This record gives sequence, C-alpha cells and structure tokens, in this order.
Amino acid sequence: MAVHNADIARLFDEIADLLELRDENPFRVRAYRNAARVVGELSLDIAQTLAEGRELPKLAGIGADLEGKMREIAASGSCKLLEQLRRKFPAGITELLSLPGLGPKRVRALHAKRIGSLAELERRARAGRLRAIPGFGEKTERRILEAAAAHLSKARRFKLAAAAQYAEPYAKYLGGVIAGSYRRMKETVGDLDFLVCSEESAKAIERFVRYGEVKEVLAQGTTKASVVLESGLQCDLRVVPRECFGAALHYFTGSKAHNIAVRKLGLERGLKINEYGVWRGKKRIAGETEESVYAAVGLPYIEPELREETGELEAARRGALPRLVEARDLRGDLHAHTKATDGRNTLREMALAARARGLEYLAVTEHSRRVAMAHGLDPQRLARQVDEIERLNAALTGITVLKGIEVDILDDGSLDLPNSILCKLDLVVAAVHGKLGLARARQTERILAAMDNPYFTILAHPTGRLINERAAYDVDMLAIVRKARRRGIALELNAHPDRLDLTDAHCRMAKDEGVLVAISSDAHSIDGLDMLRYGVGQARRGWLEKKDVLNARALGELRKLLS
DNA sequence: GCCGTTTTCGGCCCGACTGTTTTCAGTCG
Repeated sequence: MAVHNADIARLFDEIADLLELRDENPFRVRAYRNAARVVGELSLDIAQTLAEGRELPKLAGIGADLEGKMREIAASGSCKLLEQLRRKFPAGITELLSLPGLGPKRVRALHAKRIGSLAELERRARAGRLRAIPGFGEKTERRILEAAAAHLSKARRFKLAAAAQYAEPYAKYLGGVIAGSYRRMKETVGDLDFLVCSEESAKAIERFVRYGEVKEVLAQGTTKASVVLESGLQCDLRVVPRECFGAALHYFTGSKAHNIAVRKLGLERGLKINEYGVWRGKKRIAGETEESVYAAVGLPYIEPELREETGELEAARRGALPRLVEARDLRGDLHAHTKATDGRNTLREMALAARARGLEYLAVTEHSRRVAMAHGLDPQRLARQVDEIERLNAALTGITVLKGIEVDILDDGSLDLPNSILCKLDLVVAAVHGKLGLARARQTERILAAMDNPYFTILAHPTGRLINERAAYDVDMLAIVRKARRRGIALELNAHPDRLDLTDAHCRMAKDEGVLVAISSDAHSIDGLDMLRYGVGQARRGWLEKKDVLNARALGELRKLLS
C-alpha cells in the first residue's frame, strides 16, 4: 500500500477536525492544519524517502511529535491518535464540518443530540427539530437543509481558465481587481475574491449583488458581500478606501499562511497588519501599496504566485527571490498539433498564428501512430510533413516551424517510431498515453528506459494528471528529474488548463535539480496557443526564472541545446 | 503542537457578517 503525501495531509486535517470537535487547544489544532498544508505541498515523497532509509528534511512547523506521526502514517496508513479520536465520534461527523455555517461548536451541539451524519442531520432539519438546539434557529435550520442538498452534488473547484471566463467580465463590471487564489494563479480556484476601491461602499456592494449572473446573495454588509453565480461559482467582494488599497490587496490575495507569516513579522516590529494598513499603535504607517506593506516589515515586494509560505519570506529576507519568468520571455512554443492529426488548423495557419502572437518559432509535434484515435503519424506521413515544413519555412518570414513529434512511449519503454525517422527531426517530445495504471516501479522504469533514446528531447506532460478528472500516474518523479539532468532532457510544463503538468512543486524540483522546463501550449487550434499564459502562471508558482525555461531561449541557442 | 538575537514557558493573525442574542458567539475568509 503506497501512502502519498496527500494521504498524510488528509489524515492530519481529519485529526485537526476531530480535535476541534473535542474543543482542544486551538493552537494544537493549528499545528495539525499547518502540517497538513506543508505536507500537501511538498514535492518530496515522504513515504518513499523513509522506505529508502533516507532522512526527512526539517519542515516548517513540524516538530518531533508530528514527524513521528508522519512516520507512523507512512508506515501503516494511519496513526494511534487518529484511531482514538475516531472512536469518540460517529464516522460521518467530519462531513458535517464541510457544510457552510457549521463549525466545530455547532457540530458538537449536534453530536450531543446524537446527530452524527449528513443523512441524520437532514432528517432532523426536515422534521423541524434543529431549532430547539441552543444556538440554532429557524433560519439556520433552513440554510442547513439547503446546504445539505447542495453538498450531495459536491462543490467542486473551478479550473483557472474556466474561472477566468467569469472573473474577468465581473471585475470589469465592478471596476475592481481580482485577488485570492486567482491572482496567485492556482490551477483551480474555489471562489473569486474581488476588491474595489471606493468611498461609497454601499453603492459598490449594491452593484456587486445586482450583477446579471448572480443567482443568490449569501451575505451583504456595509464593506463586504458574498454571492453565488448561476455557474455555481462563489464570489466575494470587499470595498476599501483608496489609501488602504495595498494592504487590502495583500490581505485578500493571500495565501492565508503567507498572510499569517507576514503579520507575525509585523508583530516582531511592534506593528499590527490588517486589511486597512500597517499600524503602529493608532497611527497608520503603510498600506497604500503592497510594496509599502512589505517594506514595513523589511522585505522587498513578493510576487503573488510565490505567496504560499513555502520559503518565499526567507528568500525575500536573504535577497534571494527569483526573478520570475514572464509571458513576454517566451520566444516560441514547443508542442502543437495540426489538422494532420487531431488539430483543427493547418500547418500554415498555426505558423501564422504563432507569428501573430510574437513567437519566433513553433514546433509542430503530432501524435505518433500508436494514438490511432488521433490519426497518429507513421514514418511515411511524418516524412511528408517534414518536407511540407521545409517548404513552408522557405516561404515564410518572421517565424520558424520546427520539425517535431509527440511520440508515444510504449509499454516496454521503447518509442513508437524508429530512430531512422526521429533523427530527421529538430526535437522529439515523448509522452505516455497508455497503461497509465502501471505500478510505480514499472511505470518509472518504463519512462527511464525511454529517456535512454538518443533523440529524446522533452518529456511531455510528465505526470499525466487531468485536473479534477484523473490523478497523476504513480511515478518516481525525482528519479525522472535526475535522469533528465544526466541525459540533457527537458521536462514539459504542459500549459493546457486541464493539465498544467508539471505541477508547481515539480517545477521547483526541476529547477533545484538543474533541469530545464519547456512551457508548451499543446495547442490543437490557433486559440490553443493562448493557453501559454496559464503555463507561465504555473511556472511562476514553481519559482521558475527566464533562465530555467527552454523556450525562453532564442532560436539559435535553442538549436544548440537541442543538438 | 511548535518555537525561541527578549523566552525551554507562554505566547501563537485579524476583522466582518449573520443569527440568535439582549451584548455576542460562531463562522468565515
């Protein structure tokens, strides 16, 4: 049984829930929540590291006790404390905590009345028997009933690109900015946080709740409000005066863990930091800009994508923040399809679209024959496309089309096309598309074997995950990254919003190990080229700089690296 | 449960909104 970091994180969160229900020391609860977050974001595989007898690195906020519990969970899949806690409550109790409006105090009150599951809660609410419980009223009872019904359809997080379709027009309508995880370019967002500067907050709030797509107003006060859109996406608005804009933007951008750490730095200097500014006593000393907030605690500006409390404050203190890669740094795109296989536009249309977007080169990388569904290319068809690309390059200026392939890595680690044709290409992007369920050791071995092919240049979508749909295949990413380093292979950061694969943590791993990352669109149409922006966002979350990105190189230098 | 250029004990981020209250607890972000 393989225990993943996500499993350890989940169990830590469950312990935190149960400790809260027992009204334990809130700081002890916080320690478990923090540990869940740190473990969940860690790229190093804890169970595997321990299994190999290697030491765990010191993790922030995880001391001897929590490390012991990590070891226990890694070895057995659970831990004694959790088992003890679970015995004190009915099995479904933590589910109740996920309902809006239900926190530990109320769930404890429910438990005292022998309500320990969603089903039971719904039954009692329907019978009108919740309102008799202290702290519950008629309104709460109704909200719980609605929430319980909605919960069954399982609230999902929106992919970043989907959220953008709601967020951008709403922000424009409000005349405000978008903060929260959207601004931090997280791959999915649970809600949208808008910030508006105005001295007339009532008007701004009114405009917010009157937006045409609003289905329901959850809360409406004098400085903040929450709504749910028809799409199911929750949106929150805060209105602040102009002079507070920086402090408010910082506060509502998060992450929560980052904010807490910044406020602690403030406290050490005798400063209080809230969404209205940085305060020394009653005097506001900063807050008009985000820069002023950071400066108040002695730090340079930190980019939103870095604000996850995963070392950015320490780096800022040392003056060692990365100069993050930007969209305009990209000189080309190294993964795209055309009509020849499953793309929708012709070779020429794709080349012109890339040129129109300011790119210097575009690699055309069709599927290989194994992917029959996409009419993958066999050696003869690929040879014809190579000729076609050469003719097109002779006819076009301002854009160079590179000859490539997205060749399948077969079950045994060989490639789907012979070297006799691969050697004629500028680059070979290789990818796993089948046998996703192989056991970790075999999957890893298969990919490592493929990387021995001398023409292998880029590993496409290295984890194979589809956001909200399919988990990553089980693979030893560190072994793959290290092999890539030895073989001079780059890893792709597939920018498609469904993939964003590599993850942010894997980008950092690649950077730390000295492996270049190719930010590629995997475009199947000319519009697909625009997805590069999400790849850049993910790369920035992974601390990547221009120098870490293969396709931030000019064509000449790229050719040198490819050869 | 963690942590320490004040500390191995005693701290641990901060404010708004709602509903159920008669002045505030609970929840949320």
